[in-house]
Amino acid sequence: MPRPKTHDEALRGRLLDRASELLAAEGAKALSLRRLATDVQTSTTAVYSLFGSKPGLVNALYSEGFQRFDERLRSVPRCGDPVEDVVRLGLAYRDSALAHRRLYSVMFTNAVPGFEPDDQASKLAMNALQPLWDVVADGIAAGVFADVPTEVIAVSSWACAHGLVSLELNETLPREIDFCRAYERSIRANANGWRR
Amino acid sequence: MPRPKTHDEALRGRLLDRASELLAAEGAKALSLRRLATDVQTSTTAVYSLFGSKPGLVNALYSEGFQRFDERLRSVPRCGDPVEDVVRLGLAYRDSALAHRRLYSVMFTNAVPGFEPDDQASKLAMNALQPLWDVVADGIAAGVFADVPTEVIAVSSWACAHGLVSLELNETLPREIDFCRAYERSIRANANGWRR
DNA sequence: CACCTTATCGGGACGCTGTTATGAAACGGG
DNA sequence: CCCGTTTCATAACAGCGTCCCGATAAGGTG
Repeated sequence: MPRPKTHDEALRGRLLDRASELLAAEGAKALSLRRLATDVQTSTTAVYSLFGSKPGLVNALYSEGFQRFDERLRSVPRCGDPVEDVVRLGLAYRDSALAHRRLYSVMFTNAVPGFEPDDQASKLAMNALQPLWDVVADGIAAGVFADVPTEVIAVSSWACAHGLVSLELNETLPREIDFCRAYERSIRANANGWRR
Repeated sequence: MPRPKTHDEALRGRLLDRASELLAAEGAKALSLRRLATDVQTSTTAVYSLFGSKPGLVNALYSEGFQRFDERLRSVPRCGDPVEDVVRLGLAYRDSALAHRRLYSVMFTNAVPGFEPDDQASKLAMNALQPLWDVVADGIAAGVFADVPTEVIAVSSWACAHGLVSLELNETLPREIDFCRAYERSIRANANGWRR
């Protein structure tokens, strides 16, 4: 029989953990297979038997990221006022993004050149935003928001949040701004703009 | 005296043109100095004598991109209604981004890993959005928009536009959406949300 | 006209990357 | 004890950005 497997689920976990650390600490450029393998005391082959390729590894990180995102957004309690609920989700969205900023840039801004999420990962991504879709749909049904397709308002809120976070992380914005306050105001204004 | 210069302004132009083409046609990954040099029938050294490094080259592309952006936004006629003016700028923003989508992803989503714009390029970037700042400032002065610092509303509009464009280019969004219409509605809702 | 000086440029070397072929290693069964 | 099979690590390959160095080519000089 063969030699014992070492490219197992445990190694998979250690690889993902270390990859996360590398990404968080030094960015996408520092995430190389050789370095990763050395740090976890294995060979680059491990990544290929466990993830298929580097994009495959990144795909796993991507999925992990959206699962955390999912949990975070799902844990936001609803207060009943659709506009305020959208704001709360938006704040949670920003918290989560800032807590894992490098991962966020992998998830939303193509920080790893060759990577495209596979279908399953994309589905995870859309599912993570379900709470927003729900709040918006309820807001429309309750007559608070304008009577347009749910996705129009949901995407608008999402884009507003994503745009702000993205600009903040990119450090493209004027430095004197109080991001947190401006962010909340902005999300609220955007949601208010959709009132019936 | 030395041999005649061939790493001159003309070559600089050809390099930038070809780099743009490569970027537009095949994305950031296809933009390699070796290929670029071969295509323009020179050596990689040319990039170093003309731009200093690959990030230097990208910096030039970045600046070019924002100059086009600048012209495009500055050419938008104002109609006097601040909300509609913001919408018009937003539509021009999207047009410009979609027309040069790969370049946009270099400008806003770190598509080239090692690249950071230098101070001059960053200044160009901020200047390009001056028309938005002006419209918003006038809208506040006219009492149409809420009495908050100009940058709060301007950044909010910008982020909304950027977020939508970014999600659209990333193909993260549900496919059934009519982007153009949803985009305009969204920008308008966001601007309306800032009414006094 | 030949030579030398000097700025300039292209080829190649270096160390890195992702990927893959190959050979060594480690085990149970005959 | 050896073999067969499976599994993994090493090393090779092609490509990357960067940089050094030798070849180049023109003008001033003897």
